[in-house]
Amino acid sequence: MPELPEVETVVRGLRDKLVGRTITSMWHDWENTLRGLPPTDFAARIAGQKIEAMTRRAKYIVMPMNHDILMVHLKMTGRLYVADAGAIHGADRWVHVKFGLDNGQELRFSDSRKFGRVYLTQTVEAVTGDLGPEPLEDIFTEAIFRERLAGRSKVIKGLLLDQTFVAGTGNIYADEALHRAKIHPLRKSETLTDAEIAALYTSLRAALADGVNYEGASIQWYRKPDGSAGESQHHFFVYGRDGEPCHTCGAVIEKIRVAQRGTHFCPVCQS
DNA sequence: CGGACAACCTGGCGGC
DNA sequence: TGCCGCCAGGTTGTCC
Repeated sequence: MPELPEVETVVRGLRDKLVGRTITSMWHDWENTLRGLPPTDFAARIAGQKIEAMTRRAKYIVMPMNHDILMVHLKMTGRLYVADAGAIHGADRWVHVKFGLDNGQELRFSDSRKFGRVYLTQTVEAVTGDLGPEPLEDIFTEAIFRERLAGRSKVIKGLLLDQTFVAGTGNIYADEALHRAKIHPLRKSETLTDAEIAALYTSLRAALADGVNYEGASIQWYRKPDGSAGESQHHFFVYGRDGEPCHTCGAVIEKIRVAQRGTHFCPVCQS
């Protein structure tokens, strides 16, 4: 599910509900979801800690507390939301971790596929490892993008998915960015012209920024923290539109396999 | 450095 | 309706 726009939407939706709250208890039923400490120690250590901020780094949700940092990666099907203790939520069937809060509410982590992770850590970097720049931040300029591209020789879609190259882009927005830039997903990065690099820089940021403004894409599992759907999927140019006409030229959108991922593109616009 | 692939897991969908 | 194979938005580790 979630790429940068979806994770950002979750963070924005939960910030007011969580910042200032103190975690009072923890429950879990799937050990592998928890990282950083053995479950018993995790629960003992987090109890009493106050959430001081709610931010995002790449696709990680980051919650600095007064002693440690609580981090969450939603992977494919993770969902994070706050509910009144005892209240029923549509995603409860797959809840694997719950945190009790000091106002009687609960922070719940639901994840049908169990790929998601909840971390207790001292530093963000200990969890994320090396990550590339945040594509929507001002510091990520076209010059930086060009610089990071230099010397790389890789299928461009694969490079966009590489979190150490640029952080936060996933399969959906990689396809959307390449379409906007009119670049074929199988192009080798070293063959891109100066103009194409400029177009890709602008297109990547625009695709992600639009995704944030539309509050994420609800294709399968992703929902906003309040349970409602995002709108981004209604504005895709190519993702999931194989067999349908290109909005730009009318040609039929194709789907192929690139970097082991389903990849959608217009064979005419992106030749 | 780059590419391919398995692994981690379960649910939903199309086809028969 | 039931069963089967296939697909899925992510990341990590291994092998060539």
